[in-house]
Amino acid sequence: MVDVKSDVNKTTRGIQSRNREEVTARILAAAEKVFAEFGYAGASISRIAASAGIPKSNVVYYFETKEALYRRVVGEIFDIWRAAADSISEDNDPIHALGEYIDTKLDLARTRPYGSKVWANEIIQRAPIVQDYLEDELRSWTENRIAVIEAWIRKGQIRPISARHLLYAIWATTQHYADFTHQITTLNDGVELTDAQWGDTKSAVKDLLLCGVALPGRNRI
Amino acid sequence: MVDVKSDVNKTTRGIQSRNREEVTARILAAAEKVFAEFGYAGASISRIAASAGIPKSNVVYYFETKEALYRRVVGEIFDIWRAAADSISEDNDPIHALGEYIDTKLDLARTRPYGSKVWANEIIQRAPIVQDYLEDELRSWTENRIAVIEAWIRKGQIRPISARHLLYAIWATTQHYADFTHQITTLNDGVELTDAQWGDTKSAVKDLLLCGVALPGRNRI
DNA sequence: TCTTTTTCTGACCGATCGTGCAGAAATACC
DNA sequence: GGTATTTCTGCACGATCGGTCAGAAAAAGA
Repeated sequence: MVDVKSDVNKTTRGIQSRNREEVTARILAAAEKVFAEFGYAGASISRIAASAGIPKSNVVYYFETKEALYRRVVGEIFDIWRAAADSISEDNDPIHALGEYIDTKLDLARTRPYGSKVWANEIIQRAPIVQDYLEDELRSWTENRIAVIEAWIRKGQIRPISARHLLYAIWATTQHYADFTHQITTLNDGVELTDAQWGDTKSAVKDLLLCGVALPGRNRI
Repeated sequence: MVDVKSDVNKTTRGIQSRNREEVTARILAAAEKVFAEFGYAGASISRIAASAGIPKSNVVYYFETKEALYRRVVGEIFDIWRAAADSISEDNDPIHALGEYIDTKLDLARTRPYGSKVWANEIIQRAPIVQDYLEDELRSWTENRIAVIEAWIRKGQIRPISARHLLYAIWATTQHYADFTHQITTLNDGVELTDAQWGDTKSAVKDLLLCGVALPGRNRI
């Protein structure tokens, strides 16, 4: 993903390369938003360009095709989500690790809602563009996380729940607060959730989901 | 929604009216599928028509505009979901009622996945077409269900969880199995869930979600 | 300074979109 | 039978789409 030809770079990087990164980042941010709000088919290159404040041809210059730009957007959120699950490791305390994972994913739901929506749209439409991500990376990544949870179960650290469905439930609930933001806002009298309400959300989601995970008799989460 | 001019209908209904209903139903079914798979912008009338096996002009004849057809599709799934929550009533046993609600919504996730996807797409894109549904019907409907759950809490029948976030969690998890079918199938080695796996899903979702609802010391769900 | 490379942009192409419309075909009514 | 109404369909329209391309503008390299 990173530029390769930065061999003789001392301190200066040149006006061109700096501006290239700036423009590229602005296009990616605009594309993430427009793809989320209009779907792949409804997001026209000219609308993305207008949102980024540059001519349509310039977007094509940097990303060649609409599909290539789209893949970059989807890849970004995929990488971010993957990193968010670093806490799910066999050596960590299960309840604490899962709680951290839920917290991080809810933070991402608030800070990067557009990326989540793009992913949701892509999966709903049966991943016509990024099916290789699912088969090459998501599948093995998921199996690894399931193995960790099942190790916790074997060691008697959590209740013997279905690791796979627990993962799905965490994904579903956390991403719901990103993908269905508009519905949640409407049901909140049309105003966005406050900091305090996001705090309540974190507590409520962890309380609901982790109660079924923790061993009976343990302290509340 | 129902035809009004059926005044002198004895037994026969005429070839025209019967065929009108048949064609209308076939268009609606095709539209639900195409809107789900391509999004509102990506779903062209000609594709819907081809999927229904009739000319494009005939679709326009029955539904006037693409937007009107879309509203009919969204309205159908909205009504179905609303009826699925009939069990959430103050007189019913909470755990049993919520379990029934989860079961019914998971059944709908399996039998009507396209409708769920259309709804998800619409909300992700901030309800440009059906915002009035959200404000006029969904809002009051949701408040009523929250009131029932809070009544259960006041009577000491369930733990004092957040009724609103419990509802959101149920929506998120159940609809996840419809909207993200393709991801779940890919993670299931590319084959659709079997009857047994759907049964496991129901048990796992109810186990995870209702454990946080049931009073401590109660029997397992 | 002059050349080369990178960056940027407007004009344009063929395809597809939603929709309007005239008229054919089928059915209903008397 | 004939007339009226409903149902159906091919065609045409303006608009917008993704993408190409020639060439201007800017920066880099010498």
